[in-house]
Amino acid sequence: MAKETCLCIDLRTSAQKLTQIYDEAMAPSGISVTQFSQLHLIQSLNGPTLKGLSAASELERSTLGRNIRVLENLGLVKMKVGEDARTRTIHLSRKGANTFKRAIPLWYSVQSQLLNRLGDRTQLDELLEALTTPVAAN
Amino acid sequence: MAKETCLCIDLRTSAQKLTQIYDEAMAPSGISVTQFSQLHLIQSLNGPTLKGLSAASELERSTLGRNIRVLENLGLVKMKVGEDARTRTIHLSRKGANTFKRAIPLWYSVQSQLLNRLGDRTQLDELLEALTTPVAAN
DNA sequence: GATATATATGGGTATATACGCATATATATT
DNA sequence: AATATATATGCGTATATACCCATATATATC
Repeated sequence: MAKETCLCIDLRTSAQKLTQIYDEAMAPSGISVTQFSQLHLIQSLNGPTLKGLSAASELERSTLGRNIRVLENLGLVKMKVGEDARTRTIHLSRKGANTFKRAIPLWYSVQSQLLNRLGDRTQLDELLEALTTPVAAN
Repeated sequence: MAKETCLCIDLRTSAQKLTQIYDEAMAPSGISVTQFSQLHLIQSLNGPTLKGLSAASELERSTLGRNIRVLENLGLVKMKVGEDARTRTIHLSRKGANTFKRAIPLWYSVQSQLLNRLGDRTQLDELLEALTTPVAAN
């Protein structure tokens, strides 16, 4: 009996469960996996603009703006006016950098356990790639 | 070079993209894939309570309550007081049943295309299962 | 039968997400 | 230089999500 459930709903449910798993593992750091990822990107991109960060994270601009405001209120990031005065560049605060550093081993631990289970993540990557290429209109 | 990105973020991003793909495909029906799924469950479970529906959909009660209210405002579902007067049972309206019926072929079309790409969905199911089994605390 | 406890739901609050409009600032055109 | 156009962001609105507390109703206990 092949499953006939909705691929999309199944993937959404899996993503939610996986998020909970990461969030629980990372709870001692005080940040969620999505916040961890955002801090990581901000650090890697070295003071990106909202637009740059939203492109890198594949999140919509306004969504990201609100996410960043939460991080700002937590004192984890700071916004500066960019050279182009329309832009705001985003930077980790001291506290943000420390929090990120403390979170790394927690993230690494849960990620490693899951990678072990997968054996090879290439398969998963390929399947997700296949699923997320737009379909022809019909 | 193996990928070292966060499995969780990757899965979340894929789920968002896949949701967009389904939503676009189903747009002519006027409902989203998550609404489609909810209507389907309501019909299958034959007038479930909020609690029953939330368990079946693996969504939190209050979340589901608010989702249902949207469907109610769209005139797609109706709530009745259950035998147990604490409960509310959820039912498709005429309009909801019609909308659901019209959405089925749209859903089927996009789902089929994606299943074809996967060839066999068993692999994906197994990988998602592996990813969503809780990890040992550490 | 009265009281204690358990359960189902609703509402407050908060984050995450997206769309569309308004505004501020740059850049291009004349 | 003045005006038109393009771009980056902010805000209003809305849905999706979850947590916690309040309330209503059942069930259990005495």
